[in-house]
Amino acid sequence: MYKSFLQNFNSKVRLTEEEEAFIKNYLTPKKLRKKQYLLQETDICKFIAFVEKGALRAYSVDENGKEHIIQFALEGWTISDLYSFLTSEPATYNIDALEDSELVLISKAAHEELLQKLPKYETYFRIQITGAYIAMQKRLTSIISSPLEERYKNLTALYPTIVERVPQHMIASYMGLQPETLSRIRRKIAAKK
Amino acid sequence: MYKSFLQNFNSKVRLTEEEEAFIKNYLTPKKLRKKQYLLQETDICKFIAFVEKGALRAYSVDENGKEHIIQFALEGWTISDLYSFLTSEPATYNIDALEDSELVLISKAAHEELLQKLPKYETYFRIQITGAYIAMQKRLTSIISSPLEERYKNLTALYPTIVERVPQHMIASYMGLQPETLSRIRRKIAAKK
DNA sequence: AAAAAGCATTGACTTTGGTCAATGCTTGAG
DNA sequence: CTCAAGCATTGACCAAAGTCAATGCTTTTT
Repeated sequence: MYKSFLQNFNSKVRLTEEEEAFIKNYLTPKKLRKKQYLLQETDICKFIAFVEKGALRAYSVDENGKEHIIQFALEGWTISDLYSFLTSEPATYNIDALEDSELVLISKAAHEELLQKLPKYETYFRIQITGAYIAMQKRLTSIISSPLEERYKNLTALYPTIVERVPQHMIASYMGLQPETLSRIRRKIAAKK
Repeated sequence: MYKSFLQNFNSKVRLTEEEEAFIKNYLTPKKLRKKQYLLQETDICKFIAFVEKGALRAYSVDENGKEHIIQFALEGWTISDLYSFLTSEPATYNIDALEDSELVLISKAAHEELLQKLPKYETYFRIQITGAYIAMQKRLTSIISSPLEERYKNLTALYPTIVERVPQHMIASYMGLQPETLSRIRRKIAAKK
């Protein structure tokens, strides 16, 4: 239990056995069926979720009812509505499972206590969020500066697993496109080979 | 000296006088003239810069020589090429001054020593980067899910100072648009009032 | 096994943003 | 003070992405 989470933690900040045992007290396992919600808009986000197994997405819904995916999380990734989590304001994102999934949840209380009591947890969190920041900055840069074709190639190069496992119309949504447009871009790329 | 930086720090993590004095040893002041570079692509980014006064931008340049602004930093904000800073790989962004500016630099060595020696620094950094992450996520969400008009209104509502102080074609670049397009959007908004 | 739902693709057409060129205004350097 | 450069705006035209509708697969559900 928590194997993948602890492995991820140790790869960033080395823990002793006692520390591992200590942390386990603050973790909660959770299983989700495909299509099940982990978080719904207007709920208050009470956890950070680490994906042990499976796949999730975070998305917002606009006035026209259209979904816009802002993040995927596969094995080894973390997902949450951080703003809601930290401020206790209602969430602006929905999070649900794209496949049957196994998660490790860190509740808000657990998060705060761990920050207090285990400096290594703060270090782990800092490293995680810094990595997430850099990854998102790259995504943003690619959006404002690369042509669509590049962006799609980039995405498949960087996250081949996501492109394989996730339906194409969700990839389109993640890129801010209509499914038809992505389909046409793929055709164009295929034609060039 | 360092007044605004220390004030910002204290607002997030309260420091004693001794701690303040201690931190000052790790800081370097720097003045930049308008248009001067703080960092050029292919350099290795050796610092995090806190803006005491003035305005800067970070941008990338594409194959066609076009600039794409990925961040502005006014008073109280922090700017850097974090990826380059943390990995010592060549920077992918340029950073220069939009106005005469006064900065506080934290070198890589200083950053690492402060993380080691002063737990409050790690806390400060964690809070900063978390805030930056959330802000960027909002920007990203707005890009993939809102129509242009909304995005511009949002930007002026959220960062009126930036829109006032920065030339319009740079705002366009920040939004991933041509200057002409932004001009037309502004006209459209103005017409509705 | 049959029916239904979800998905990717394609075509025709519309809308939106980009490109190119010109104008007039403001700012800054010499 | 003058001239050049930078900037915002507009118009005419072009290219790219969105919309709507239809088709044929595949996957789920019953």
